[in-house]
Amino acid sequence: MSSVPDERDLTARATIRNAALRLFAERGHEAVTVREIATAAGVSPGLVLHHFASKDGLRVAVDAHAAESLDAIFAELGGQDLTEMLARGEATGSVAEAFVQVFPPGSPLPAYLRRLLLTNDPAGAALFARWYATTRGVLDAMVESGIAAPTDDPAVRAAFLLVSDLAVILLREQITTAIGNDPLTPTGLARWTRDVTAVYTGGAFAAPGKEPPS
Amino acid sequence: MSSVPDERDLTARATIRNAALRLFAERGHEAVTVREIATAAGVSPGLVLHHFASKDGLRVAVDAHAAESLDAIFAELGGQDLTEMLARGEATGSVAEAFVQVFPPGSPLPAYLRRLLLTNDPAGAALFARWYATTRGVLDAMVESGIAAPTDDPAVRAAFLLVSDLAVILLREQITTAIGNDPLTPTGLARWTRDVTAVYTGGAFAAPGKEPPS
DNA sequence: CAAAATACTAAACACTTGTTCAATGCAGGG
DNA sequence: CCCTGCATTGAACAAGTGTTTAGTATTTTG
Repeated sequence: MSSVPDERDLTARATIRNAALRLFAERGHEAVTVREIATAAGVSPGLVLHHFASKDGLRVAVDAHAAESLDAIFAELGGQDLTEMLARGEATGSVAEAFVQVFPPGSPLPAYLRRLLLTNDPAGAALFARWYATTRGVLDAMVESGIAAPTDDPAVRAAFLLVSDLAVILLREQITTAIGNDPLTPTGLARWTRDVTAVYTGGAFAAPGKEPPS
Repeated sequence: MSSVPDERDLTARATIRNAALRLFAERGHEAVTVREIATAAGVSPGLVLHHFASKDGLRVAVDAHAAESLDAIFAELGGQDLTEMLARGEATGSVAEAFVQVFPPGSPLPAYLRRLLLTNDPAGAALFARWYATTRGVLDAMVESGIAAPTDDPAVRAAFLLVSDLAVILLREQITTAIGNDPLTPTGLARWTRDVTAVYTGGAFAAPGKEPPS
């Protein structure tokens, strides 16, 4: 069914899908026309429909392809060597960090992830559900290993940590103009992680009637 | 014949603007047609253009109106009685909390804020810039009052706290299905704030070689 | 009250949209 | 070789888009 015989680059089908991914990420599904996608891919509009049956079929294919690529990121965080990494204190567990390591600077995937999560279509919901499950698993393991503090509401804690992490990708442009560094570059991410880690390990505010952490 | 049940009787211009706000928030600017807006507002398509000159003019008007309403939320957090509130420990400073207090449950403004921030149009950028400035001001004051811990990168800390707060609104639906409570309801927010406050005051992870906070 | 201005509508217009279709080029296999 | 099956195109189509226009109510105003 997945008709392409080779998985290598640059069949017309893949070219169209990549062009659509980039354009969808930049401007949203509705704002991009089939003719624009065809021009960007260097083919005729008819060929787009020939390969994907409809514009919505193309969207579904792009969604699936993007979700696959994005899941590759997260698989690393919830991988089987997790326990070992936890023991050595190497488990950083940040989606943004994985993003910077895996994807080239100009990748359209951060922006597409934004669209996937914004438009509440099933692909984005499924993606989030998988990532949330992974986050909960990692946190449970961390608590058991003594690296993370226990909480009586692990669902909220996992959601909070995941969501705060995703916010870096969702609000990437705004963060960039606010702090002067793109948090999805090695430099920007290092600066970001530094202060965020401080909050996550020691807090940022004083509990009522107490001193704030140094 | 106003099809929208409303608290106050409105001029047609306001009715159209509100209908557009709701539809834009739900489905995005590009996916909504002038005819749909007109039908939702109970007027003819021509009248929409008569009042707002073009669909994009309507979008600008809706953006301005939404930004004004949304700023009202944030003004409360950065108000002039901030110092006084800080002294009494009443400054909670969460955008989500302000949202729940100010807007009715079915308000389209959270969803519209999402669109404002994620489609990087100038209105959303300006909104974020204003909110970021307020956040930095509040944090500076908190540090000076001894409520917040000092940091050598206040720009990142302010951005992180603001962005993590906004994430609750941006990923509201996903959070709701993940934890089983809508964080923009009083019940859900209370549950959310409880654990998040724990992280912000004591951290969640162990510093290298140390014990995690209890 | 008459006149001017505005609120509003119905119909049409020009254009773009996604999609279809017949025709062409081109591979490989019998 | 012809033939069958794809990939690919250019032109066309029906539907839907934002917008315009001409005309009618309705309100405001001098």
